[in-house]
Amino acid sequence: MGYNVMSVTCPSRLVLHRIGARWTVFVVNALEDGPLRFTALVARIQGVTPKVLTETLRSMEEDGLLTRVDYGEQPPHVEYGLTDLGRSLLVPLRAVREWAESHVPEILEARERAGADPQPTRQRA
Amino acid sequence: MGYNVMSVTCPSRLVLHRIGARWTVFVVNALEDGPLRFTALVARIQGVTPKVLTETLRSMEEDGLLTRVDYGEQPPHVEYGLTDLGRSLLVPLRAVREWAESHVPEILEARERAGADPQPTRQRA
DNA sequence: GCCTCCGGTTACGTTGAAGTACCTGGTTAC
DNA sequence: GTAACCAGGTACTTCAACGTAACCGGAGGC
Repeated sequence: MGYNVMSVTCPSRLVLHRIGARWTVFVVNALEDGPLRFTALVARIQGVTPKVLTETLRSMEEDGLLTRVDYGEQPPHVEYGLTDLGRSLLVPLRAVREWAESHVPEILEARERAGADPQPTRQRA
Repeated sequence: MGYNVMSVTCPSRLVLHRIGARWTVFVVNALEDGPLRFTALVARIQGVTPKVLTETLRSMEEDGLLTRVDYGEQPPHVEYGLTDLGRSLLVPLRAVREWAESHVPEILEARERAGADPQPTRQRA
């Protein structure tokens, strides 16, 4: 009890804002099968730039969603893996990902229908 | 099969982008118990401005997530309600909301720990 | 006469997240 | 000697999303 995202002042807003950040969903889903190195993440999450990925990873580390393990080797070897907290977040975020992947046709159809109407036919009761 | 959010060109990216938009989570969750009027939405989702809410609602309508029913009365009477598609999205998005609300303490603690370290103690293996 | 109600719209300003392009350091392999 | 590897860092720019403030129209009530 006590936390409610509908309230402006509720700290859950901060949390929601972070997990709603552009690349969080991707990182969490990319790490579902275990830790990955930086380059592996860049390769897996197509379209993410090193800069943005670094920022995302730092934020998530700060929030305790993942751990950064530096093996101190040369060339560098660093692995990112989900914490227990991060793994618990994987559950809802995987569902979101799956929803997105499985409802593409419906959305695209709806968009086309809407776009086809110059004067959108909205419902009148 | 075929849709994969990790691919840059995959249309599921568009979908994910839309449902990841700032206020979509709020709107979907606000409408879980049935249709609401515009002002009711503004009141329920604290902090959202009319302008942004309108934009969000229009986008969601375009994507077939909700319906806008205008009763053509004076003063205006308009109701927004989830479609079947929107209701199916409610499932993962409610989970996200609940995750946010139930993990506030962990996140805040983690953030404090991270912020407390001027020189962040990252793991070294 | 004017205020309230509802569901917005419009013009404008701000900002923060994201993208682009280029750079670094130490080690091994050619 | 130089090229690749890995994990980034820096400087700069851009842009869409978000916020602010004011305004609208028509019906009904005081």
